Amino acid sequence: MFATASPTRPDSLNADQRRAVGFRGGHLLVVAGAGTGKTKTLVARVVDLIEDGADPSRMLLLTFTRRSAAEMLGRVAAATPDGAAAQVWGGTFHSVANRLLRMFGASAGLPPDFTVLDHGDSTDLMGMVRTEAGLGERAKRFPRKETIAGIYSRMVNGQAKLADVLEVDYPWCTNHAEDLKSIFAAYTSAKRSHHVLDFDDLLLFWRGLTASRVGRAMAGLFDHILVDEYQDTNPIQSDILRGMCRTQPAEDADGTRRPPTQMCAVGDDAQAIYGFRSASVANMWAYSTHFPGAEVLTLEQNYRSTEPILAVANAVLDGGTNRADDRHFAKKLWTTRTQGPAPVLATHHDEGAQARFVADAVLDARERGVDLRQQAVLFRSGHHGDVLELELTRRDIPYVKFGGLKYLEAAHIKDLLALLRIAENPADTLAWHRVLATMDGVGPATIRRVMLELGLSEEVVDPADPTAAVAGMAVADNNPARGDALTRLVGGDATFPAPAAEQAAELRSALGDCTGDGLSPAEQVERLAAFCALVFPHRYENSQARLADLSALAATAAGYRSRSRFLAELTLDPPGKTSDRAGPPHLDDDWLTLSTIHSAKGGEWRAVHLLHASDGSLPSDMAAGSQDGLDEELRLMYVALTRAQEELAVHVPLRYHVNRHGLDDRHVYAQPSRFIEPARHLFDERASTGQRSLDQTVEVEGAVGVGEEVDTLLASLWE
DNA sequence: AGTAAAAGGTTTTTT
DNA sequence: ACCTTTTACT
Repeated sequence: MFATASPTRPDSLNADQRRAVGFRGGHLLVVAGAGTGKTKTLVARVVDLIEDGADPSRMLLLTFTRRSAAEMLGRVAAATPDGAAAQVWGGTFHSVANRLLRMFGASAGLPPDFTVLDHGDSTDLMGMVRTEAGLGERAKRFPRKETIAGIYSRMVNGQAKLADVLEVDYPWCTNHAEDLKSIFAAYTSAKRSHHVLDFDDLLLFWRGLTASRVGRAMAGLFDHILVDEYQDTNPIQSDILRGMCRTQPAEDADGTRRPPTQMCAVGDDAQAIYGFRSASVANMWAYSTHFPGAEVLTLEQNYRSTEPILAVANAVLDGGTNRADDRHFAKKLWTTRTQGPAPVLATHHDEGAQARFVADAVLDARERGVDLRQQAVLFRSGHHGDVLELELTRRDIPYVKFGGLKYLEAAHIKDLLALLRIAENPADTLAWHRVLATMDGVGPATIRRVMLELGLSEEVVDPADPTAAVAGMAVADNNPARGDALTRLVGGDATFPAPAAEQAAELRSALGDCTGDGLSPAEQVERLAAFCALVFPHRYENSQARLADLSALAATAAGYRSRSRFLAELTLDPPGKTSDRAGPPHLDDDWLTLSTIHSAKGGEWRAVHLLHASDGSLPSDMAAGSQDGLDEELRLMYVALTRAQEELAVHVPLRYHVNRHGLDDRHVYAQPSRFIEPARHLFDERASTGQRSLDQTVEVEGAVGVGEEVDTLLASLWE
């Protein structure tokens, strides 16, 4: 996705980088400012270690996304012969946890076939548990399932007490503390009884194992552990890393002597932007304590950006709160690229003007030879790109959006995936629940009954109220009958209300067709889409568009031979993030990147636009309450600015919608971001003209034929 | 009793 | 646009 390395970046390493690459015999922390060749250094170190005779299969490379792991190992592969790179353990903390837990998890009582809940799944499970918890008593309006999941994750990641999390981050939920407690308890037991782990569990179980008897065996696996983006690790991950280190020489079963593990972390405290996930730069500051004797090296020469861009970024960072903490690893970025235009600070009347201005600028840059792929538009939160998306679509400018709404999280995609999951694992109660709920005339009561009939749940008598029989999710623990649910459905063991009769018949037939090896994953998606065609019209307004999306999913599935592989890859590596949704784009395709700042981490582009740089958006209103929150927003702005190589434009819409997708048309007037002030004199300030005057004519290619289209559209209304 | 439709609210960022 | 609660309807 990201543009390739700048042509001005030399292939050789500078002196600091060489020291980081060649350092041996102990732990190492590389403090690497933005654009200082951090990735290149890490890659070179891996290559160097391999050339020095280190066993690649005993190296662990932890990165922030799977994409960057793949990219880095690809580069290692190019520099080392005979597929050594393929032996390196590479991936995110979560994917490595997944792998290790399948190796060692049995000792911790984990079933070998546990499955992983993605974010949407855990939220759904939380929702089901929530409705079952009977929040009726005094609760007026209970937090939504997303909020509950958010509270839970924050609590777990920060290892914080519920009361504290509520007080600090969710003050409007403090009334519900008691109900939340019982929901969390039920959620945890539901996960256990279904043999599933959520994302947080992956880390918690990994950490648990390092502290157990198995820990020694796991720590024996690696001689070198390399961690990218260390400033964004949280305390649990820090515990894991320490647990994975052999502090003493050890001897293998075959008698091979192993020196202590060498840890190498790379990070930039000025780019820490995952505090909301309880990541803390404290991990970096405590590095020498956590890994005794660690050498600390600093990379300061920036190869990415021109001097004017760097000056703005530095001024913004320095203009911040400037707390002593933030200066802990003092760095002064410098560059030899002095030539370049001053960054533009453009104010616009509203979001529409901002979008038009950016679209114009993007096209203009393309005229000047900057491909769309070398340009990016960044923003704080997913919906800030919405208006621009409309404008780009209108003008036929191709783009790919990262972050924000995810394809996989669209309800209709999840509907189909739930069907696939049933075929794969008939005991997946969560999937059954989702599918049943899509059918007409089927509500909570029918779902409960059908689940009983299928053997997915058992009647449970609540000891507190023996008269009420509750057939719940969190039951049927080791009931072997659960696996037979599909057989029972096809055999007609479950009855459905009249409105769902046809749908039920289709469900039986479709799921029946998908068992066995008869159909490829893509064919199964097509087959199951036939069921969706029956339920979508009542379920969604725009059912046609949603059904069409399922074909795109089938196209994605066409790349897979096995259904389980397809499902697993989809949770671990969702489309819309790493790859394009309908397969890899053609080589000659050129598209603009739209991305949240978070998702843009590590990326670089020749031209970068930052949208919505106004107070209230960046810094976000939500973060403005605390100094820590504001500090993180400042770093977020810094990350955005330092993505630019040659051209940078910061945009401030003075008037914009309060709500996300405004049915209501309330607006807010905002000031430019306070973070920009200290750097204002370094900008080339512009203002867009506001609304385009009505008599101005604009020629846009591709508009030919619109007239005919209008007539066709009109005709279709009465034909 | 149980489901569907209508009304009323909604705090970013992501593995 | 989506989710939750309330109300209306079968």
